[in-house]
Amino acid sequence: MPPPIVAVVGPTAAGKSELAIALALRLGGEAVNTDSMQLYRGMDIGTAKLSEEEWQGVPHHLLDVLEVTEPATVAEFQGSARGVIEDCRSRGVVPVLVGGSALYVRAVLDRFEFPGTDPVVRTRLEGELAEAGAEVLHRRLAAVDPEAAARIIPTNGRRVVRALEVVEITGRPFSASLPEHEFFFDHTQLVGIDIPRPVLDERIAARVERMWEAGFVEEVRRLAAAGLREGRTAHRALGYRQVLSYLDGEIGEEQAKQDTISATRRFARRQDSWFRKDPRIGWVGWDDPDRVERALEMVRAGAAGT
RNA sequence: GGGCAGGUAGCUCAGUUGGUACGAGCGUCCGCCUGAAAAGUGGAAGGUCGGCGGUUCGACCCCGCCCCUGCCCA
Repeated sequence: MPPPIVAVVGPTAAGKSELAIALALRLGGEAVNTDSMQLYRGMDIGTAKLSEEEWQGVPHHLLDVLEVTEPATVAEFQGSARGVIEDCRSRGVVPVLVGGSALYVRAVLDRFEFPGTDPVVRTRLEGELAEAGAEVLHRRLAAVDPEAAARIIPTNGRRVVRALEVVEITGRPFSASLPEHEFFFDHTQLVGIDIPRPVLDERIAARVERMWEAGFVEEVRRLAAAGLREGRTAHRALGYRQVLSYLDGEIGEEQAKQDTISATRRFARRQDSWFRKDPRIGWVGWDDPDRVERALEMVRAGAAGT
């Protein structure tokens, strides 16, 4: 039987990284990042990336693999993460995925298939979106793929564009809904950190304060010089976007900090509602003194069961 | 003690020269989500319109008194 796969999920600032390290130490595992922004080299303070000392000897994968000027994409991530997982298992090591990018986690662990993409088609459609507006494109989608159109709200330009792109390059309809909750690999266990929102809100505010004290603004300034603004994805990261706007003189520094806190809270709620829907997740209390043991139990039971 | 401004959704504020609050943004809650996902997007619930009394067929909008907040004068 291959080693189990463990994935620690939950909203940001709930304590995922620490729990993952503890689990990896107990299981003889290695950490696999599933956070879309920790993929970026240099984005350390704002993404609350663990330092190597904090790894406690646990090897980490998929950190610092992109430059801020490069786009991150789920489909590519799916491929590299699955590669890392298979490599770990072939060495008898337990991969412990850790990160709050829900779509990334699902893309890796579930039967998720991405149709292709075509930069030329995409660029053209985005241009049309900017000019004609989402409703016009949605009407066009309704003509070529009524089912997808019915599932996509006409005002969501982003989704309409992707649907049109897929139909155009594959000649097949776009499945505009998420797949079933079915694991791609055997012996997978999802561990979620359960934390009340008021507690989470406080932790987020405290963490953002700490980021500022740790020199977050300087980090963003440095990355800006390295081309952060040019990238497609990295500059939209929580905090980075707000600090860039401060550096550009659009808002004050205190405002940037407050905006970062509220944006992070909103994000945490979205993450939470996303994970809550997944019935396979086993939850452990954020402050449960036995959370590591409980998680280990789930892993053992899960590994034996499936 | 006197004057001025203001007290409308959890917060910041619109609003009707009297006819059932048309509110907005933020927040909260719920939902969607397949190559930007720390992104994008839909919806819902919240208001005795500071209190009491009066005028009126009818007041959040008019009158009186009171309470609270801010500024000014003494």
